[in-house]
Amino acid sequence: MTIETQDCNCFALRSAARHVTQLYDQFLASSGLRATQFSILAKLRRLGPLTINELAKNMVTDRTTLGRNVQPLERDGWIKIEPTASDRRAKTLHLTKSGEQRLQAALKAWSQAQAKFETEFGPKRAAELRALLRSVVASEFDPAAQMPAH
Amino acid sequence: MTIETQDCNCFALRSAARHVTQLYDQFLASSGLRATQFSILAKLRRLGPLTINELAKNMVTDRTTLGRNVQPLERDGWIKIEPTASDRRAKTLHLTKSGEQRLQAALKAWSQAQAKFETEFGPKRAAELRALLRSVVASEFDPAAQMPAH
DNA sequence: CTAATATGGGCGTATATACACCTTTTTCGC
DNA sequence: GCGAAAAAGGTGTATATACGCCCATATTAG
Repeated sequence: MTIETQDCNCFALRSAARHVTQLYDQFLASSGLRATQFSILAKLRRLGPLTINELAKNMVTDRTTLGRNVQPLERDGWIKIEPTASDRRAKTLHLTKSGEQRLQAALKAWSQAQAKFETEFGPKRAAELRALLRSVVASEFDPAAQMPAH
Repeated sequence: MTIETQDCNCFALRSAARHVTQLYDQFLASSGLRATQFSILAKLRRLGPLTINELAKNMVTDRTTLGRNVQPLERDGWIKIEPTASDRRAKTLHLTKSGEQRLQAALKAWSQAQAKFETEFGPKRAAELRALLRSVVASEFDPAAQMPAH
């Protein structure tokens, strides 16, 4: 049984995230994108236009957080936020041509950061870590939810 | 070789940290502490009074970030920030009696969050994960540093 | 069809995070 | 001892994060 705060899973995750974010942000700095912004653009390129809710779920982010993360990207012209035809409540996020170019440029920097991490940490352990983290994200912690998929 | 942004170690860490932080924050909510604040108080109790720089290093946080994280804790009386006798530049963070009591109360909530995580994720995998994360934090990503400990 | 409910988003507020730049104090080389 | 370099912190600025509360629109129960 874990009862020591040194074994806090939350702190372990947060501190590691801070450490690694600094690595990636250092490499990304020259591209003018932060790690979060890079992730948003990459998701949009990969998945196509998405609503705020859809992208928020995909990024494991609160809806309101994503709504705010998206603002500097729109301001700088990397994405366009447009009303959705089928649902007047929804807004759809589109990657712009500028955004695509910016993402393309940032990909080099990202690759370098990724390579640095893999070199220092070991590719095998990195893959192991990512698998565990994906499983963490898939874990259902909601005290209410107990239902299997219906 | 990892070249797909889906395999971004940084995103994997950040999204997992968000997910798990929400779990812990939900349990901690009734105690009036956030996950970060809980960590700070727990570190101070465990390690005794520390300067801002010392605690920042220990928490893998930027010095200026910790300086700001500490302000609500001082405002609410959980910690005291005092000049250091031996070095007039430094400030030492002390856990107050109130802070100790608040931490004590929050420990119950933290234990529940920790237990929930271990139950859902598995204690063995949780320990594995923490070991990997500790190793991540210990990794030296600084492009300049190449020296072994002198 | 209408009333209740659910869903998509925004805003106010508060904390979390870190970089660049600045001041003060200490330490170190000589 | 003195001047340069290093170290401890603070401030300004910008983004990241999420909760509570609100409004508009869509869906569903009857």
